[in-house]
Amino acid sequence: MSITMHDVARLAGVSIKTVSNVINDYQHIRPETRERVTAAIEELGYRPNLTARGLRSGRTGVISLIIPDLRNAYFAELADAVMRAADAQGLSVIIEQSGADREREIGLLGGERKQKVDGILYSALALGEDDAYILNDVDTPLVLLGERIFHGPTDHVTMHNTEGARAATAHLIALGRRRIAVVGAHRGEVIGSAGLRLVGYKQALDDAGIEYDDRLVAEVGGWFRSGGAQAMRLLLESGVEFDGVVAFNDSMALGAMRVMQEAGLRIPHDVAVIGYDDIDETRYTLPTLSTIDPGKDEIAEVAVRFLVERIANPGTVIEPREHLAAFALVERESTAVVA
Amino acid sequence: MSITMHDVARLAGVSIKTVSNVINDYQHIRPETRERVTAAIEELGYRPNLTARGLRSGRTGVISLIIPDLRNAYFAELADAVMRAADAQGLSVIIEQSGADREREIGLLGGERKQKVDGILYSALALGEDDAYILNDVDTPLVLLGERIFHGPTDHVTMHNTEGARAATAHLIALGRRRIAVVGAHRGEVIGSAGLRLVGYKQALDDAGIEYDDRLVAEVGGWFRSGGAQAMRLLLESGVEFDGVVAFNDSMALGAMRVMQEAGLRIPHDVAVIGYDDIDETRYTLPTLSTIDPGKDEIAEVAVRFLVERIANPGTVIEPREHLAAFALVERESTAVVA
DNA sequence: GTGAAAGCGCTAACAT
DNA sequence: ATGTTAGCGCTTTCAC
Repeated sequence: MSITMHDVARLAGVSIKTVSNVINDYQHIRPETRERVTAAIEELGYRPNLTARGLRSGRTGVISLIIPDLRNAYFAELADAVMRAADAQGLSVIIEQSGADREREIGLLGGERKQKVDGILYSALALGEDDAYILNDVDTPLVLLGERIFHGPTDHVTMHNTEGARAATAHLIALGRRRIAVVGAHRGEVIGSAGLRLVGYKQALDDAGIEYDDRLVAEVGGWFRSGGAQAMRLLLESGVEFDGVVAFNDSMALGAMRVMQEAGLRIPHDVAVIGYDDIDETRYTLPTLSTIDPGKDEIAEVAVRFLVERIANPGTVIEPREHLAAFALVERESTAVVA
Repeated sequence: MSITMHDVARLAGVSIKTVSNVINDYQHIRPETRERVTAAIEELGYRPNLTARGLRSGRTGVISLIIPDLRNAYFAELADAVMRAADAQGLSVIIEQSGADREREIGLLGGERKQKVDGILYSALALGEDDAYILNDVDTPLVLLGERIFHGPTDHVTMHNTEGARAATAHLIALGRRRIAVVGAHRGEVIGSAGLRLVGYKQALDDAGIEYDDRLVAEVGGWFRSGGAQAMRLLLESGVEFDGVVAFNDSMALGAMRVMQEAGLRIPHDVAVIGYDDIDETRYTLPTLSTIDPGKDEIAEVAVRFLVERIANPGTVIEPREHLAAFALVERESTAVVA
């Protein structure tokens, strides 16, 4: 069938051990022997069988990235960043979609499929702090992404949610806006992205001495454009006045923007709008959308690095690490200064 | 270390062959024996080692999907569809990004990494018909997606590019539009998506007895929003009049739409616009975008099925198959009938 | 510096 | 109906 180390060994007139040594860059080989083996490898077009190597080493060279949904631009861009970071380490990435379904999120952690990978980058959305104990039973190296689980049993890499939302809100305030609406709150949530971002919003109001007005805070289930649109319709119907909008992600910002434009509101003249995530699309909408760049590349790079460390040190217990990526305010047309 | 078939066999008081039989649903086992084994598996929490199985069977249970870029919404949605289709067959998917770079597209077909997978779904963008010979040297089962290579040495699954563009153009004509611009042509290209779609555009004009006007056809390098915007700026500067736009994908349509809106043109009143791909975003823009749904789910489902068949029949030579998915015209606000 | 041989966990002949 | 055994292709002691 395919060419094995034995074939190479036979052709080079050495034992398979020597072939193995050459392949694995073992130091003490006579240059002449090495060359003979290299030549034989070349001639036969030999390629080591990764599965066999995996069986010996217990490694596959593959990690998995579990995310809710690739159709969501944020996760597509995160996946892109993760794949680049993994590629730099010689790792392939299997992507698994959970659909933000709790059962499936848990199932993906337990199934047979996790045997195919050396480690897991896990971005849960439906799972809660109460489910954190499930992670203890996972023997595969694991790094957590996102906001659902803090202080879990393993590393956690995410963004500065609160500080980012605070900066976004402060940016609108600096433009002179005082009645700032929120699109995308999750009432009662304390720990998720929405909860953390709401805290940042409140902090910024506090900093400026502006009173919090509950009527300005629109709740949305999910993170989709349609939700942002729906929330904005309710805000407009309620008759509450506002001159700024902080949306808790870009998609919802765009949905809200569309509804405002249909209602004849001008952006940024009547209402200044800022989103969160800095997805590619925000550079091309009308108007272009100001937003918070959460540091996706840094998140991906650090998460992969943490995971690689855990994979490389099986027995070792590594104290859970927490890394928050640097964020940046991106100013575009939707919060431009108006005459 | 981890639990093996031997542990199960010992506990159940049988040989490992019997354990193997139970796991692989071999028919002739005494129910009582089967139960004893199942109980032992349960008690020990045994899970078969997929790598070892892979070493024996030569299969990994993983396929790879090679695409240009996940940040492109069309490919993200295609990847999503492929992963669902693969999931239904019990396969995992490794995604590899080529960045539409010819060297990398070729490299991904040859590298060690392809050993990790049973088969490849290959969507090239930079590769051309002349490179088709490279595919002959690929021993891994392969199914081609996209427009770069027709009549290659293996199955090819794609969309009705020409017919779709023809339907899109005909739709605008049915609305009474006569001066229909094109955004996204690739001059001189015959075989890629852009070339095929331009043919469809011309056919529709022909069908309606409208003369082709080269000044209405705007070229774009790439498929991005920025390209559509740039092309529209040139069209507007050129002073050529038009009342309809067929963009060769949705992203470019949105970029073009933005420029027209900035220029004060109303859509669809002044200009009716239709795109191609039916990406999610088109449901939420202002106005919502009419487009051609190319049948992504069908493409993914058929491609995975073809690949699975090739994987399941190694020695067998399967005659290359060609499958074109059904498309559909999706009418939204950008081509609504105006009073 | 290089070779011989054991074994990673599983499946598939072959035997009983 | 179940057990024995020989590998899949590689790495890794342990000799020499």
